[in-house]
Amino acid sequence: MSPKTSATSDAVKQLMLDKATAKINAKLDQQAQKIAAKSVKHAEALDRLAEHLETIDTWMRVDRASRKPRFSRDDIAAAAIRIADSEGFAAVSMRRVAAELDAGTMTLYHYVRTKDELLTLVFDAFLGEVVVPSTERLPRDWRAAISLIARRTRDALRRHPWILDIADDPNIGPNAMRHFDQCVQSLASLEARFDDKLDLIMAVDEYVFGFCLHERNNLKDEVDTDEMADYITALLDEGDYPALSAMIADVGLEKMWSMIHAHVRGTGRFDRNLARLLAGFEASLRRSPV
Amino acid sequence: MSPKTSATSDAVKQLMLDKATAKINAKLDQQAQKIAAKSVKHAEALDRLAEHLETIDTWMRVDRASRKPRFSRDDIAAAAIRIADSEGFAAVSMRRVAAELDAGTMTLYHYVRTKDELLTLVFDAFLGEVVVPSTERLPRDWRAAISLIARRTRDALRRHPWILDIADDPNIGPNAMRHFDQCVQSLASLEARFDDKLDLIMAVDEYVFGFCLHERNNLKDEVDTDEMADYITALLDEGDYPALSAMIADVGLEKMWSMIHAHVRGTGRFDRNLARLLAGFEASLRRSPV
DNA sequence: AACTTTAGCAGTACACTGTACGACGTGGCA
DNA sequence: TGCCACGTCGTACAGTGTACTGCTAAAGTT
Repeated sequence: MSPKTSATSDAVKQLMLDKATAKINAKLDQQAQKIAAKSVKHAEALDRLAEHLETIDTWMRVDRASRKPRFSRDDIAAAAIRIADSEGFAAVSMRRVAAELDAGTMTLYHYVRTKDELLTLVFDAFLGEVVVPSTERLPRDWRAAISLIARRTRDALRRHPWILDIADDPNIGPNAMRHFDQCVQSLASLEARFDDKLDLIMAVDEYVFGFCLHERNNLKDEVDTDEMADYITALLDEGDYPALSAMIADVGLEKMWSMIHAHVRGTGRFDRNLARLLAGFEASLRRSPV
Repeated sequence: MSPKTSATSDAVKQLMLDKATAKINAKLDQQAQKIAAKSVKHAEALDRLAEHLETIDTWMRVDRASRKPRFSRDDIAAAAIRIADSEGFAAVSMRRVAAELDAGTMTLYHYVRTKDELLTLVFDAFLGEVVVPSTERLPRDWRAAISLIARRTRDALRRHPWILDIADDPNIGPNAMRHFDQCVQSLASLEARFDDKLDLIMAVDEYVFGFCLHERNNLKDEVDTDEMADYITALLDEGDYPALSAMIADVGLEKMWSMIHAHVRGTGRFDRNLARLLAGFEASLRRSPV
């Protein structure tokens, strides 16, 4: 699944965790003093600080050497992915995941603080599928390279469309990092300021996610063309749709509808528009050199 | 909220509904015969057909004139939006919405078949905020016009970020239609095939949604820069991040981190990258004329 | 080899969700 | 005036995330 998540050496993890813990503790003490002096309102700030610890703790938590755990966090993420793929995202409940692993429900909570944290792990595992494996080499040409990554992202999202339901993932996991790193690598052959490269990387990622979101929502069920045509006619009869009404008067509803239908489902759209986006960047960057 | 939703004349609605119902019924009868002859498996197909009726029924359902309902579907959508804005999307439960309207929970189910249908209404109401009001005129220049619409979409998504949690909206509501119509209007001054205009419209929409999704996720909480820097250092120490490691060796972690940080939060990014996308289209369309 | 400790595991319970079912009462038409 | 359809809503049920609380078995200590 995620190539190196568990390979992160425990020593480094522990070091990091200790360091962070110490730092947070210091701040907590500071805050605690103020709170003792002043009062209630600061409690929230204290919580926020604690949350910061959680953020890094999600990735840095170390398996204190003792009784051997039955599972790894990756196992759990993998189980969740398996369930989501085969039974839909709604089926991913703590109970269901636990059952998949032949464990008690509450056992999961020894590996994961909340369901959200589990989903964060799932998201990083997902990004593990996006990352170009080390057996494959990134193309030299930046357009080819970034297109390859974009296509991999799209394909992974098509395999696991429910990923788009995990909306909250501000966490930077190891695979997110690796993905970002590969994007930067991709642009090695592009002469541009780092700022502009960031623009490019983020715009491409955003386009891909938007595309897949749209695709997922519109390919859901094959709505019957007849009903739809009738329905749209009815809507248009209300007036107030000048452009579409004009167009239908011109080419006819059927033709227009089938054009749109074919277009949404067409296969070339992704690459075509991605190429246009990249061309736009190229032109813009040529105009403002390094 | 949605400028014309409720203005749709009941007569037309009823007509449409009757027509569709008759058509579906005919098909249902056909299917029923086959099922009588053959057997079970077709039941699913029957259900699917029934669903098609639901799809258009969501918008076409007519208020059979009788006792006056206390609410309109728009009222309910508005209540849901109010709650989501002030208490977060998770707070939008049927019970909470009903309470907001001083009604019993189950009362809602006389206006709406399921919670999903309610969310479909909410989404269309949202699109009502995106639609350019008739008091405002669309710019003549297609780039200005489509940019205006894109910016309105982004602003609406910033006002209601939780909209991105409503992932399933294959339904074409009145305001979705109006939005699409305005997009087509926007491109009046662009000489291109309809196919290409569709490419442009969809790509822009997808970019905007991707942008807002990304923005929402990354602006969530102000992660403490110190911890983050430490954490990233730890990750990078694991090796395997060639591009980033090299960059840090070059400019230093702090500098890089602050660049990225500033960049993600920078205000110009949206317009800058949108302009690049549009430029890419313009160049591509100039090359392949009408 | 016996003992202590404690981390991994899990059962129960609680507050919450969406919604199926059925009862109630009232407004509008005959 | 009577009727009854339709808007309203209370109850109930299966499901959710997770806090709390024990139990068990394995690792470490003597």
